Amino acid sequence: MEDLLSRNPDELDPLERQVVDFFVDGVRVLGLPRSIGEIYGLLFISQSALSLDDLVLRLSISKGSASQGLRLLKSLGAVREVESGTERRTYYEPAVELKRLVGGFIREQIRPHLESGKTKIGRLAATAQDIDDPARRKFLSERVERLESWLRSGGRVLPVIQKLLGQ
Amino acid sequence: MEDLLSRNPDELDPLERQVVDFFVDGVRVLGLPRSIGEIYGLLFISQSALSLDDLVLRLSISKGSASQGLRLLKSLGAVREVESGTERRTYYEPAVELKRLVGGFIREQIRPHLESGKTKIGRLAATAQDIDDPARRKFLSERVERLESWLRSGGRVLPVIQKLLGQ
DNA sequence: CTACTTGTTCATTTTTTATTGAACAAATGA
DNA sequence: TCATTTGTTCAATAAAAAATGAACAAGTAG
Repeated sequence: MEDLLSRNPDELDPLERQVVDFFVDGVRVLGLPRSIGEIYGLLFISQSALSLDDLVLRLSISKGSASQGLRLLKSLGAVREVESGTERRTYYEPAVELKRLVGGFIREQIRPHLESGKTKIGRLAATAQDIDDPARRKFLSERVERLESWLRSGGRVLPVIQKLLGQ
Repeated sequence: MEDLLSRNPDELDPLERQVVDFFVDGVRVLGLPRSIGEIYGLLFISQSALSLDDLVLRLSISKGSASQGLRLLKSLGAVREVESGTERRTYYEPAVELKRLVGGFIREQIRPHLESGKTKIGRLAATAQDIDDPARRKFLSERVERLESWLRSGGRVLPVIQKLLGQ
């Protein structure tokens, strides 16, 4: 009742809500916070670029969340700043090409882990060398070799994924 | 000092610790809880199959965590129960073929999201049909079409990944 | 039947992660 | 110059996720 009479005009309409929720669920699968999904979702369904203040107002999130969320989305290449000539305030619009989104995610969230994984396995191999018992040492180097092969496979698959998504 | 004198014999040795930590980091990337990485990691580096009680003891985790962790790992096909003839207690060993691990992860953690995504986009398309303003409606159906194309791409890429990792 | 072993479930607690909002910096322009 | 706008940072707080452990079920053996 209160809602019906004094509706907040900034509130998302039902369709916007549906899209935002869709992306909130989507980014959770990727291990990203809900605010990221809210921001990207609203940009995705908006016909004009939005400012940080627009996002704060429409999504009822804090300036801090909006600022940090936009930073991450920019780093992923999932939003871009839009030139608005005279205006001081910056506006954002979504990147909607799957290739770009996946590419950014792989570059920022996957590759760094593959790299640090390589390093750690190197250290592991060294530790395994120092084991006295020969049977144990043999088993361990087989396991280490297995890990290395996993990483090699990962490194081979990523470019193929990117290629396949390039339309 | 306390540690040096009264060392807990169940405690992981430095190499085991290193491997377990490696997998803890690894599963975090996949959005799984650390206990999953601990359990799989210890199985991965152990030469003989381990029981639930072994895991509780060596990793200092609760029975509850071990039970739930093993259930998830079994559902992913990442551990299998080992027949021990006479023994009542069941023992577990890790699956180490990347194909199997990735296949299980895709089947259990990715596919269900793609499916529910399809459903949600269907509802979205319906909602978008009801929009009055024709220009807005056109924009929305372009966006919905974009989402559908993303899901189609996802559906096409997964089998290729599985194929490439099949050795 | 009773005591013990093995494992599961799930309400509670703990830990981790995300969000908030106040303080701040930098730019604008009155 | 000083007030205002725009956006960032980060310590404190809130929310979400994971781990615990007690209660329980089902089996086993004495």
